[in-house]
Amino acid sequence: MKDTDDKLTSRNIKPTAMRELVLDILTEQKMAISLSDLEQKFHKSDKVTLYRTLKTFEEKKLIHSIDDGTGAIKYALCKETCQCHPEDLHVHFFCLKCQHTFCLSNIPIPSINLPVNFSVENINMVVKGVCSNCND
Amino acid sequence: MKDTDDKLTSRNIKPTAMRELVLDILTEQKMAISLSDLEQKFHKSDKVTLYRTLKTFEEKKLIHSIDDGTGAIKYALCKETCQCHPEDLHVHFFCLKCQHTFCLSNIPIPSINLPVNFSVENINMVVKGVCSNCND
DNA sequence: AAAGTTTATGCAACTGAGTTGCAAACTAAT
DNA sequence: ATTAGTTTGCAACTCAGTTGCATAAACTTT
Ligand SMILES: [Mn+2]
Ligand SMILES: [Mn+2]
Ligand SMILES: [Zn+2]
Ligand SMILES: [Zn+2]
Repeated sequence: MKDTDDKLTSRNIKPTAMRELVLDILTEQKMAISLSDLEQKFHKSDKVTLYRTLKTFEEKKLIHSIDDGTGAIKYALCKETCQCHPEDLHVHFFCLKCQHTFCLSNIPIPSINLPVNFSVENINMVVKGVCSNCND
Repeated sequence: MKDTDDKLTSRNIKPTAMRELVLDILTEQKMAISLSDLEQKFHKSDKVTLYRTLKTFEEKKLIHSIDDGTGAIKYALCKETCQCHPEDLHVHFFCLKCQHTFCLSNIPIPSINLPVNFSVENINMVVKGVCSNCND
């Protein structure tokens, strides 16, 4: 668990057993998962502990959250270098067939021209459609 | 209420008293409002009736819904000509100061290049920042 | 090592948005 | 007026997210 520990400590998160476990699960995922998805990956677990673990991870920018419109926030690992700044933002994709949410990590969010006197802090862009896996 | 009635019937919605009232409230709004916002504009009202009214309006494309990430879906009137097709989609703005959600009706959602074999049905783009009103 | 302090975990209980079922009220057509 | 279809109101429920509090575990200081 040396690697996992390092990832945690480098983000100023104390590496507890619980947190290592959660980080390992998140690392395995090819798609973003919700709190209840995460909960179901344990035989016995406490939702609140997992909830707070995710909150801590997000706060320390180890993961980022995605509101894909399904009603449950999804979470995915950030890149090593990610500081969750506007330049780290990318498009997310929700597949209407398999219901999975993906990070399109290499598709940056296009910049837009806002009306005068509007300032931007953050942008959420979720594309819904059918993923390559589900398109035959 | 002739005008209100016409708007309803032109979208194939039977003009009941309740629906006229809701449409009038929605028409007055400069920003998108949630179900509970709407509920609070009545002295006495039934949340479920308002809920179903909004659902009907949305289904008939009289209004569209916006998931701004606050946890409550917001609703705003569609343009007369709107068919809620991709070409009708526009950017939405959530002000972190006044907590209001606006339609940026004349800012279309920029098109993006998805990975191969991904197809698009819908795009949700919400910009968060400070609106002109709150920027002095 | 023991005592004290901080931090993490587990359990219970709650909030708030959204939703369903069903019966009463209403509307439109015969 | 009778009927059939639609809308409304009330109760009750689901489910994600959240808070409070007590215990457990991890560090700090002596
Ligand atoms: Mn992502
Ligand atoms: Mn809009
Ligand atoms: Zn898919
Ligand atoms: Zn504002």
